[in-house]
Amino acid sequence: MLPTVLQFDLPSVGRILSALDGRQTGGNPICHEFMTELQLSQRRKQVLRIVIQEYVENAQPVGSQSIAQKYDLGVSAATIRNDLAALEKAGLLTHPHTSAGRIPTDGGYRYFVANLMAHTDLPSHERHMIRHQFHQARREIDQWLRLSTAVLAKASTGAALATSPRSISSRVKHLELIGIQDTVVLLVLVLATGTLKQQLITLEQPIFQEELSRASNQLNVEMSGATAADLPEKLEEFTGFTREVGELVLNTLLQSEEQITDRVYRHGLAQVLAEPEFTDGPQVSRIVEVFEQRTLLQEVYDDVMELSDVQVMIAGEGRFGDMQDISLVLSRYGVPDRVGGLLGVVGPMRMPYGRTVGAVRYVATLLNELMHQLYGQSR
Amino acid sequence: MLPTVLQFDLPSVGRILSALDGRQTGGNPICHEFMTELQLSQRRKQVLRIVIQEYVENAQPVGSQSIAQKYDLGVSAATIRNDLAALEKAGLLTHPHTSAGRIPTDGGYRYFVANLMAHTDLPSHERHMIRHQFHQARREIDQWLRLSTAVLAKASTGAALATSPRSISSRVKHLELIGIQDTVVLLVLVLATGTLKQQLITLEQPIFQEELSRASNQLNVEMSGATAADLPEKLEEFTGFTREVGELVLNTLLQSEEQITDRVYRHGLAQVLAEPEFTDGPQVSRIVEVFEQRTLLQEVYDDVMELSDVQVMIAGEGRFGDMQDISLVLSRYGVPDRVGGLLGVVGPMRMPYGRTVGAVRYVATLLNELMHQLYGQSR
DNA sequence: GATTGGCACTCCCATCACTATAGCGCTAAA
DNA sequence: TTTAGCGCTATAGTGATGGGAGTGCCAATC
Repeated sequence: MLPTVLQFDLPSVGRILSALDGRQTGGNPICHEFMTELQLSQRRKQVLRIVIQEYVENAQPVGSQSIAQKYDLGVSAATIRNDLAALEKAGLLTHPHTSAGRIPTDGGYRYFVANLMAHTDLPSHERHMIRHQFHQARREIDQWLRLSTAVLAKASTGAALATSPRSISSRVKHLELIGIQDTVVLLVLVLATGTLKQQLITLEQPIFQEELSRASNQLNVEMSGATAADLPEKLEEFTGFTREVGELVLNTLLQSEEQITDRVYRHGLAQVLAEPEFTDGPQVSRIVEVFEQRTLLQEVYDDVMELSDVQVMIAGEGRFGDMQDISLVLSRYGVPDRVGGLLGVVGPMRMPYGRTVGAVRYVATLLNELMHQLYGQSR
Repeated sequence: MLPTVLQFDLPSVGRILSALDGRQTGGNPICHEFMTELQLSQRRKQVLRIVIQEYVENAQPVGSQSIAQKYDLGVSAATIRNDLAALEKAGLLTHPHTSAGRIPTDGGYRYFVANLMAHTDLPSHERHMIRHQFHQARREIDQWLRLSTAVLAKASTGAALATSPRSISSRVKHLELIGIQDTVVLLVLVLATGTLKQQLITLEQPIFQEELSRASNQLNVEMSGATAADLPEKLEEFTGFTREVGELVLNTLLQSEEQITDRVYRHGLAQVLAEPEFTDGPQVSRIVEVFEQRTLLQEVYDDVMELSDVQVMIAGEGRFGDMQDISLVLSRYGVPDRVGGLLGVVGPMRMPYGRTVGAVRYVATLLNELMHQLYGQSR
């Protein structure tokens, strides 16, 4: 397996590290290189790993003595002190004040995720339980995504979110015009992927249902199977009301390809707010805003969708003020070139990355399977 | 105008006070009686009003001196001290410790909302702006509700939520069966109200589109206009696949009448968490849970839907531990006997009730209008 | 050259004592 | 019923103090 090295310079979030393509290699441990070829002795890596592990667990700076006591590294506390100093010099650790223990920097976490992180799959009984839940949910994407966020929130310490799937190059499958009121018509558009779009149309004058049916039949014959690219040409044939509807369909198609128009599923904000880093006000509003806003998702969407791996995004120092101390673990899901969405976890930088990555990857894989059954090959 | 007196004893929330039907009386001040006929002198009412007003504004206990200084009541601080003591005896105020100023109790807020609250409409330019935004949004309920929560959050200090409308006694308008994969069929159900329901069906064997069309035509002829009550009888006629689909339709109808199956729109959690009462951890998780959970909405749903007024629900003492210090201002919206949903604000007990009630009422009225245009009379 | 023990130094944090402040409750007089 | 005055009380803020955890550095050791 080739190690993948990825580095983005988004304006919004510090850097993106690929956290490996798990699906191809089965259950192998994650193995990556850090962006800068940082040479660390085996023991120093070990020390870094321990610091992160301890800090993630206890949220408290960890000192040389406690490491020496708790872990048998075969060296004394003084040696570890030297190592810590070296790791600090390398930019992987800091300490909040002179006489405090060390805590990881964002760079430290990145190095950890890229090179040190143990590959943690969810325990098999949990996996089975989750799978079972998914198969029990009726075959509705809405249900699946709700379940996904619930499962992710439970399996991680963060808050989970997911976007409803977006079609890539949508094809019209079927459309229907239904009169609701005298001058109000509902346009129902079914895409080849099974996605439904609806749009209300207000008319100047009443139209009878027969006329609506005629228009929709006509449009169905012409437009079935068409993509947004095909439509403008086909629209030439129509006039009047039929033409208007056709243009509406085109707009809807274009829009559904451009934006995350639909829902964002969210779950588990409460639990992430219980983490000790979110005890003071400003920090809280920061993460809540990240969680509530659609803009962030919009911004990282394309980058995440490009890669089939789980992506770990750790907020850098200056970059994006609001993102301080917040990390994202995201993945795409769906069927390549047909439908896709994004799901993952928002949490504090001090996050059990191994577990979280494992959980996100598993849920994404599961969704991939399920959606493949629906959208695997078109009919 | 008759004053309305309402009192519930929900297991979940303390009490519900109707905050008057504003639509019938135009811009009149709210005027109510408290549940227990508490006789208070005019000045004491005034003092209570001042305490609440000041406390809502500054989140700090207010003492006799500051009242005497800031407001010219024509009496000295000592007199006000006596009044405060009397109001405390009546259970409307407390003080956190011996030598602190007074803060309202939940009972105090209730009395205030029922008897003292000035009726605050939104300023007319805001109303116009909001109305404009609603008319600009394309005629989609999804958009409207999103906008509603955004507007409510902005106009209040709380977090806004809204449920998507639920049909009351749904009628089938139209149904469509669309093959997605060989063995996967999408059932699209349009209700008379224009609500869309979708459901995926997995088959044992492939079915051709012609057969699907035949089945859906057959079902459309029979079931168009039918309610959940009518269906069982009509289903008798069908067999096999057609029958199965029919039963699915029935289930969907029943379900849509029973539960808040659809979305809950939320907006503005960040701003309510910025309020000073939510600085400590447990408080934060309490309100976030109330906000995220569907159960609370489920519980109060029927009570709110019964009345066309805006409802103010102030958490009582023991009742529901989780609700401590949290208030709800809710209203139904929709077209009576056809479609309806719930919208409102979740916030701290220390809330500008006047403004919030005004905002909720205005948005509800606006939604009523808009939805009336769609669902006013059936076709 | 890496490792170790020792030691001085630094900074945090909990504690305590002290003061100022804002407000209350009570009482007696107007 | 209202008012003024007085003593009481709890909190918030301030400064001083000591313990503790951890570092950094140095000289000695393997």
